[in-house]
Amino acid sequence: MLSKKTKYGLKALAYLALHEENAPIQIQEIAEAENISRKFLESILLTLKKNGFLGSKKGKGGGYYMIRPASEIPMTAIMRVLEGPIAMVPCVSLNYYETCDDCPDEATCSVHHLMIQVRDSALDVYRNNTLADIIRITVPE
Amino acid sequence: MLSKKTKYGLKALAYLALHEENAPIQIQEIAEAENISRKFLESILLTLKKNGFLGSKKGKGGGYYMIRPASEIPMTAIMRVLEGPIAMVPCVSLNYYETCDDCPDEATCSVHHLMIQVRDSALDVYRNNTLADIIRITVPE
DNA sequence: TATTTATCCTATAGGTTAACTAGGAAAAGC
DNA sequence: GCTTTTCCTAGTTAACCTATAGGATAAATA
Repeated sequence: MLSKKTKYGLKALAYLALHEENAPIQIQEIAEAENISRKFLESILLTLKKNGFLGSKKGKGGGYYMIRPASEIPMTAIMRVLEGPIAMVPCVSLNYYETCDDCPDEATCSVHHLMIQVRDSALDVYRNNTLADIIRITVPE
Repeated sequence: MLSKKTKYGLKALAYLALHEENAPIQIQEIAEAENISRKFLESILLTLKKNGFLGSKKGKGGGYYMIRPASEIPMTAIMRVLEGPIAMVPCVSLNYYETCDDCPDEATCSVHHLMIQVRDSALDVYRNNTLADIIRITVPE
C-alpha cells in the first residue's frame, strides 16, 4: 500500500511543478488545492526539501518551489525518499539490502526470485517516468 | 513491504508442492524446515486451505497437501489471498476498487496514472508465474 | 525596531496493523 | 478412549502511520 505521505508528497510535487513560475508557493495553498492536512503536508515538504527536491523561502511571500526541472527528476528518486525501498523484501533491495534471518540461501529461495522480478518491473516503471511525465497526463495537450 | 504472512505462506506452498507425494505433511515439519513459528504458520495454512489452495487431514498421519498441480496455480491468486490487493492504491485496484475521498478526478490525477503502470507491471509478473515456476528455481535441473 | 508571515523543528497522541501466542474444540486413527 | 493432528477464537505486544501542537527561526515590511 502506498502511504498517504507518498501520495500527498507526489501531489504536492506535481502541483509545484505545474506552477513553476519562480514565485514560491505556500503550504496552505497546496494543502487546500489538494485536500491535504496542512500540518501533515508541512512535514512532508520539509523532508522533500532536505532531500534536495525543493527549495524554500521563509517569511512573507515565502513558500516552496522546484529547485530543478521536473523532467530531470526520476520517479525512482522521489519514491525512495517518500516511500522507502522499491523492493518488497529487503533481500532484493538495491539500496536497502538486508539478509533474511530465516532464509538459509537466497539462491534457492523461491520468494527471492519472484520478488526480484517484481522489483525489476517496478523499477522499470519508475525509471521510465520523471516528475514531468506524470504531470503531463493532467495537461493532455 | 511483503508481509511475513505472505512470505511464510509462499514458502510453505513451495515446500508442499515440492513434496507432492500424496502423503500429507504436518505443520510442524514445514515450520521446522522453513524456520517459521509453528502457531503462526498454522493460521496461514488455514487461510490457504479455506481459499482452496490446500487440502488437509486431521489426526495421526494428517497434515496439509496440495489439492491441484502447482502449475495450475497462478501467482496472482496466491498473492491476492495472502497479501491482498496487488495495486498500491485502492483507486487502481481491479479486485478491491475504492474511490479516493481526497481526489476530485481520477482522470487528471498524476498519482493514479503512475500507479496504474506499477500495478500492470506487477500483474505481468504474477500472471506469468505459477507456483510451479517459482519452485523450479530451487531445482535447477 | 516591531509586527506579520511563513517555514523549521521536536515531540507526541491516537489509531491501525503486523506478527505472533494461548488455549482449547473437533475430528481422525489406533 | 487415548493420542495426534488440524480447526477456531481471542488476545498480546510492538511498530508504524497519520496527524497535531506549540514554539523557534528567519524574512519581509511598515
